[in-house]
Amino acid sequence: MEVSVGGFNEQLFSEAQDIFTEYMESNNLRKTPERFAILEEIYKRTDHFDAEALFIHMKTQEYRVSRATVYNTLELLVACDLIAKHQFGKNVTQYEKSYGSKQHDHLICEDCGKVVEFCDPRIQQIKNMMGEMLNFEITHHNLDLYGKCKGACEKTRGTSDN
Amino acid sequence: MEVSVGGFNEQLFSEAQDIFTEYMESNNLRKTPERFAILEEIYKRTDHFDAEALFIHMKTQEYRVSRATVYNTLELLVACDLIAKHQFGKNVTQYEKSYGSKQHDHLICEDCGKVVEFCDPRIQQIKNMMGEMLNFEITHHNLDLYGKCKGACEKTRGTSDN
DNA sequence: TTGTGTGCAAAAGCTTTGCATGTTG
DNA sequence: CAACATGCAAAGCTTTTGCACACAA
Repeated sequence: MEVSVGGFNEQLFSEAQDIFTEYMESNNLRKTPERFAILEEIYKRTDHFDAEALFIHMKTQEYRVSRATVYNTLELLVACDLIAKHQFGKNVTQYEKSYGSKQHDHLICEDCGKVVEFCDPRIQQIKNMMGEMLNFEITHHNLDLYGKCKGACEKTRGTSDN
Repeated sequence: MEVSVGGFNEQLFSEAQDIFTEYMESNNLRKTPERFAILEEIYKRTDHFDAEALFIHMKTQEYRVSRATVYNTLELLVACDLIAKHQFGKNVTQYEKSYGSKQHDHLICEDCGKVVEFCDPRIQQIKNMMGEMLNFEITHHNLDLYGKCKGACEKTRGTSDN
């Protein structure tokens, strides 16, 4: 239920691996095969996912990992900015890979769950201005627009979500 | 750990009550004392709160209610726009009363948990433009800026909220 | 009186934790 | 070989659900 583009980008994954490796080295973390397996699995995915879905998917992979390791590794990947963390109104944390994708925000259809990404430079302006005005050092942000997608959405309905 | 203003606004509460009443009537919902008690409790509060905190607080009130009723009523109040729902990065749903406050967004300090509110008209422009471009009917949004508050923050620490 | 709403407690879903075992550096 | 990471299962939290009872309309 996502607007996606393309599959596994080997180059991107390789660069992400380097970043992850460097991060682990400079933080004295162990470069375990589990951690790399999780990174790879994430880079095979296209869109948003949650920890449980990733765990389930990992079970079918060459290198199985436990739930605890999935959660642990997701945290590391967030810390080194290889993935971004979201909460689209529900109590499930969603992730998406962020390296190699330009900064973007989300438009979520409340009827069918579709997530569309968009960019707008005005966000950056707002961040700069508000950071200065309110004396904050702003590190990141989330802008989520909620609504109903006209057109395609009705077709997707009928399978009664919500 | 919030930037707040003032306490119980009788007038505002009374108007909110009317809106809630009208909502319940037009949806054939029962106007129970529990529902009004929850609305009142919310309008006594100044800032953001979660369901559990509200429930705990209600226990000391004249009209006790159960957790289930709290959750049920919060949903109704969101539906009629008397309160707004947020998730500031954690897996707890936070609410705040929204009637009588002008539309605003949030700046969250990752160190001390402080939440500052701000307004920026550019958000509205983005909503309008993106809705049109992507063929969505946008109903609401959340813009959360995360960062560290310079100055006041260090002083505020030590009492460890979060 | 009728059926919606409530209370209570149990269940469910996501995430974290504890501990024994494995493995990296 | 010592410390950190993993796996597993149990525990923790927030939220939802089921069922009997209460009460608004």
